[in-house]
Amino acid sequence: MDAKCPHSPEVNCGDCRMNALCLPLALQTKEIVQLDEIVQRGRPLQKDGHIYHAGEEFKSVFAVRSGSVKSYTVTNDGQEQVTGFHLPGEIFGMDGIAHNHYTNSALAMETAAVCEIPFSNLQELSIAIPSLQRHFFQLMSREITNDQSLITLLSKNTAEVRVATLLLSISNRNLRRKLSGSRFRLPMSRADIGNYLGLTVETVSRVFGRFQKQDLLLVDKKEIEILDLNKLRELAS
Amino acid sequence: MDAKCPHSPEVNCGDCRMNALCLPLALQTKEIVQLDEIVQRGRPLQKDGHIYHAGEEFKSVFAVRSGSVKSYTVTNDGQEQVTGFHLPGEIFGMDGIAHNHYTNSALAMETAAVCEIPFSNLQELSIAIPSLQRHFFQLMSREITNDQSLITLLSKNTAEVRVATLLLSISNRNLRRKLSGSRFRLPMSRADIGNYLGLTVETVSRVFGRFQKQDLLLVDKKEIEILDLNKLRELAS
DNA sequence: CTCTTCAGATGACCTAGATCAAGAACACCG
DNA sequence: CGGTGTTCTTGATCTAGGTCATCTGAAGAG
Repeated sequence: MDAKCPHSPEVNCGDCRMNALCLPLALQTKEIVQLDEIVQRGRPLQKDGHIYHAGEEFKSVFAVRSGSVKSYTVTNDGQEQVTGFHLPGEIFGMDGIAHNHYTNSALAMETAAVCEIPFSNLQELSIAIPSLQRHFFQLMSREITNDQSLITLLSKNTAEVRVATLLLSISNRNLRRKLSGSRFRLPMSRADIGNYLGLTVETVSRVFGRFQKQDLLLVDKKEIEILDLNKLRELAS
Repeated sequence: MDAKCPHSPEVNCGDCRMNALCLPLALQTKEIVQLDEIVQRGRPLQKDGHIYHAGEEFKSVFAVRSGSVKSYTVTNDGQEQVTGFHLPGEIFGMDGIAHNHYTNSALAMETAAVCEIPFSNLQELSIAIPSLQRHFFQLMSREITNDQSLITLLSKNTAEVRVATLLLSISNRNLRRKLSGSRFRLPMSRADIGNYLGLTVETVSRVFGRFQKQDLLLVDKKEIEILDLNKLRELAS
C-alpha cells in the first residue's frame, strides 16, 4: 500500500495530517516523538469491522486516522443505542477507563484506520509530560460537555432542531479538518442518525424532506449540501 | 459551629465520613495528608446559593461534603437544563476543564457544604501520586458513562422508566453512603426532576401517582418510601 | 391569625412523532 | 443481466406526553 493512501499505517504522528487536532496538539516536536513511540498504527479496518466490543477489558484509547467510527451500547432489552460518531483526528474509547472494561462497542462505519494508544503508557507519559496530562483531561472534559449538550438536545428539542444540530456539528468538524463545511458525505445511515438523536428512521427521512422543500439543504442519498447555513444555524439556535 | 454538625468545615479528609467514596478513595494515609493540604473547606452554603456560575473561569473541582447540589446550564433560548444532581462524596465541576470556563452553573439545593480542590494543585499532585491521576481519570470516565446512560434513558424510554431509574439511582447512591436505600428524602423539586428527565412537572406528578396506585412507592411530598424494590428495578430494566 | 405565594396534584384536550404498511431506489451477487 | 435483500421514502393512523386550566395545601410574611 502506497504511503499516500489515507488509510496507510506508515505515517507517524509528526507527519500525520491530523496532528493539529489530535493528541499531539499540545506537544513539542521532541515530545511528539515520545508519543509516537507508544502509538500503535493498525491495519485498515473494513466497513462494520469492530475496534472493540462492550465488556472487553479496557487497554487503550484510540484516535481516528481516516474513515469514521461509531460507538454504541446495547441496552438490557437488546436494542442498540448509538452514543457517538468519531471523525478523523478524534479520540474515542475513554468510556472504558471508569470500570476497566469498555462500556461501548466501536465499529468502522466505512473503511477506516485508527491509532491505538495503550492507556498505561499514556498515563506514564502524562507524568513525564504535564501538558499531555492536561490535554488529556481536557479531552475527557470535552467529551463530558458534548454528552451534556446531547442530553439538552434530546430532552428539550424537536426533531428538526436535533437533525439541524447534528448537521451543523458535522459541518463544523469538517471545517476543523480544512474540508468543506457545506458539502459533505454523511458517513452514517439514516437509522444511525435516528438512533443517535432519539428519533425513528421515518422521522429523520421526513425532516430531510422538509429541509429540502424549504431550500435549506440538497440531499442526495448520503451526499449533503447545505444551501442556507445561516437559516440552519438559526433553526438549531 | 460544633464539629459534629454535618456542614462543619472542621473535618479533614482523613476523618471525613465520605473518604471511602470521595477523592481519597485510592490513597494511602500519607497521601491523604498531602491531598488534605490542597483542599479548601468553605463555609456552609444556604439553599439556592451558587458554587459557581456558567462562564466563570475554571479554577477548581468540588466535592459535596453534606447536603446536595445541582448542576445546570441555560440554553440559548433561556430555559434551564438540569445536567446533574450531586450527593455527598461526589465530585462535580469537571465540565470546566475543557474550555477553562465552567459550562454549567452549580447551586445548593438545600443547606450544603462543599470542598474546593484547586485544579492546578490537583494536577501537580497527580504527577506525584500516580494512583491519584488514575483515580481522577476514572472519575471523569464515570461521568462520561453516566451521561451516556442518561442519553439512552432519554432517547429510548418512557416517562415511567425514566422516573423509576432516577429513584433507583438515588437509592443506590444512598446505599453507598450507608443510608437507607428504600426510605429517603428527595432533595430536588418535581420541576428539577422533570427538567433533568426531559419531562414536564405534570408528567412527573402523574407518574408518582401511578406508582403509588400500584403500591410501588409511598410518596409524601419529598419523602419517598420504595415499597417494592424488585418491581421498580424490573420496570427500569 | 390571615393573606399571599408557590409547589404539587389532577383533569380535559391536543399535537409531535411513533407505529404500521407500502412502495421506490439502490447495491450486491450468482 | 435479473433477482433479492437493504436502505430510504412517503402516507395513514395512533398515542404518550405536552399544554392549559383549576384546585389543594403547606410555608412564609406581616
